[in-house]
Amino acid sequence: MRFSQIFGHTLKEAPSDAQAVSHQYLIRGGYIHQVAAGLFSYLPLARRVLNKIEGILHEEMAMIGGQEVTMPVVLPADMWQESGRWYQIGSEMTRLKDRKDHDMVLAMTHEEALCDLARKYIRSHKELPQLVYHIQTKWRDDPRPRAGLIRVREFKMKDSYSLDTSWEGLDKQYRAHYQSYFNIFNRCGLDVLAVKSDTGMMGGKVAHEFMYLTPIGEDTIIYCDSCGYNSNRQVAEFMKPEAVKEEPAEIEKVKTPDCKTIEDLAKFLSIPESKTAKAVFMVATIQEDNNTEIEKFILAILRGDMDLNETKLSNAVKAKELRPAHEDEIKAVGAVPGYGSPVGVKNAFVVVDELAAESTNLVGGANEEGYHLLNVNCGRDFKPNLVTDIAAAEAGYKCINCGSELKSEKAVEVGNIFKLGTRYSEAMNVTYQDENGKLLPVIMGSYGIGVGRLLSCVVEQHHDDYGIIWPVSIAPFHVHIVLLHDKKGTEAQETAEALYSDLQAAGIEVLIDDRKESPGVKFNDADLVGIPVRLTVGRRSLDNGGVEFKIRGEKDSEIIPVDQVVDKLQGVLDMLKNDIRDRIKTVEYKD
RNA sequence: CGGAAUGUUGCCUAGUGGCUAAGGCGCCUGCUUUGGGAGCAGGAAAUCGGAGGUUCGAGUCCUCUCAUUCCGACCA
Repeated sequence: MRFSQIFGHTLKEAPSDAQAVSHQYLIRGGYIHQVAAGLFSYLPLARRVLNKIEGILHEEMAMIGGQEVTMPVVLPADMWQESGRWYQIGSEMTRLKDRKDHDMVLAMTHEEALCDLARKYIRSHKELPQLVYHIQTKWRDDPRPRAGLIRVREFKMKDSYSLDTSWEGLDKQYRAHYQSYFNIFNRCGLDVLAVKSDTGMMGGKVAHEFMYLTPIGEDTIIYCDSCGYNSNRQVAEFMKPEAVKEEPAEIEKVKTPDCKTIEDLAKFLSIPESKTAKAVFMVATIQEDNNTEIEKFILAILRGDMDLNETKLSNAVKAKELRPAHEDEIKAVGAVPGYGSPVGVKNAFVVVDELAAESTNLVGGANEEGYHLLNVNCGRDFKPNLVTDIAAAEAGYKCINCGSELKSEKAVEVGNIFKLGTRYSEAMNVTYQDENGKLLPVIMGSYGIGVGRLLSCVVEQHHDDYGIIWPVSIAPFHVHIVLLHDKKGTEAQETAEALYSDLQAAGIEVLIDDRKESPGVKFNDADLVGIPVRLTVGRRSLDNGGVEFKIRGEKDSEIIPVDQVVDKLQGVLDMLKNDIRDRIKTVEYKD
């Protein structure tokens, strides 16, 4: 490819909207163009990178027995109604009508489409197990796209779906993906961590997320250095401190003016926050069996020094949605914001964190402006509807496994794997006949990787102050020839052009900067675009005996005689490819 | 959906209510130059996001609206 002919061009300055490094470099390098919030066009350079990534995805999927299919982006609504997600998912899913006034949806993911396919083609246990996948466009009308390609509305996803007759079979395919995903990310040069995660809108039982650690990430992971425990904060467990158990004392109302927060209250009464009870008012939307929805007022109680984990609470009460309660809703159950507790409250579903339930003589709200109650005891002074773990893990808490101090880190989710089980197959009647002729639901798994997000995370991990440094495995080109025109002769140009043909003939992907630009412009663009090897051909290099050979990201360069360039390049590219290959390791599966 | 910020040419920015909206980068033409974002000369490119309003006069003030970004809610 000739630089002079590439569709798109580099920019000296990034648009002021671009904040994330990957966003800036991808725009400045002429890789992507933003069309609207969360919508991007991919220009030829980016397309080449995507092709490389997709190539790796195809190879790794083939390795675990995946068969490629393609399912539509626009899907009839009825299959989403069958699975129930038509009703569960809100405005994130775009619904439309076709010319015949049929409800249609833009696919956010393809469980339903796959189930519909499977129930028409899978008949017998002899046809299982199966693994199918595609790399297909998803549309999710995300309320908050951000950071370039990190969080977008339209994106390509590699999604695979496993179909099995047994849970053991599912486990096998799940573990195969677990390893395969590490291989994929490693081959792309991205360091990831697999963490346990919530199953979210996918439903199902077990899930892992593959996380790239970066401060620009939106997820928080909690991990333990000493035993290796790690988890998305949404589901992270931790060892709770021993509850303080005293003889329950008489309940007593005390005046506590202007103590609307736990912090103020603890200060005012000169007690530790752990001696208080925190009340959090939420409203859960709960779907009943007959597809009707009800709103349930939830009163969550935690020990004062802990925070509520909304995902845990949401799962505990099986909520479809969970939101903070409005002030009038709080008052309607007889509680007072800032001075709330379950004591004397009616028509609230009280969920108490284990630790708060075990603790004695806590200070809780009196449900009266300016008053709290001393010596509140769960069970005696109020009856919990549910006692479970609803506390959010924090760095500094103790590891559930080994008791060491937990740490936390921000991360971007680049992939996920779900054990769906029969969540969809039962709803959509995806069955097979077993050896006895009995109809049984297929046991499913689903596995996703966001391709563009992966690309941008690689840029986040591999760049310097001048631009991108592509891992050779996904670089748009292997070699970038920088031709420096020489007024006094044509040798540089002839040499560069000859190299360009020779390298192409040798099967090396080469970009030649044949533009009539000054050396500075070309060097800066080469750094920005980030191709692994740069060959500079100019008067000076020729006088020194050849062409300048430089690996992107390394300081030093060397002069290589022209007739040795192809050999040298092949050696270096092999070396770079081996570095990538060396990253691939068998990982230990962690449940 | 809440909070905040910003919209001036392809990109970055300047622009006290007052003359024909200014500069840099980039782009086009010509000359010159070629090892780290060169120089000279000429040129094209803006209905100042949009709609109303205040005013003798609005890029500038007011109202509404749209868009984008950031923080939250949300999110596989």
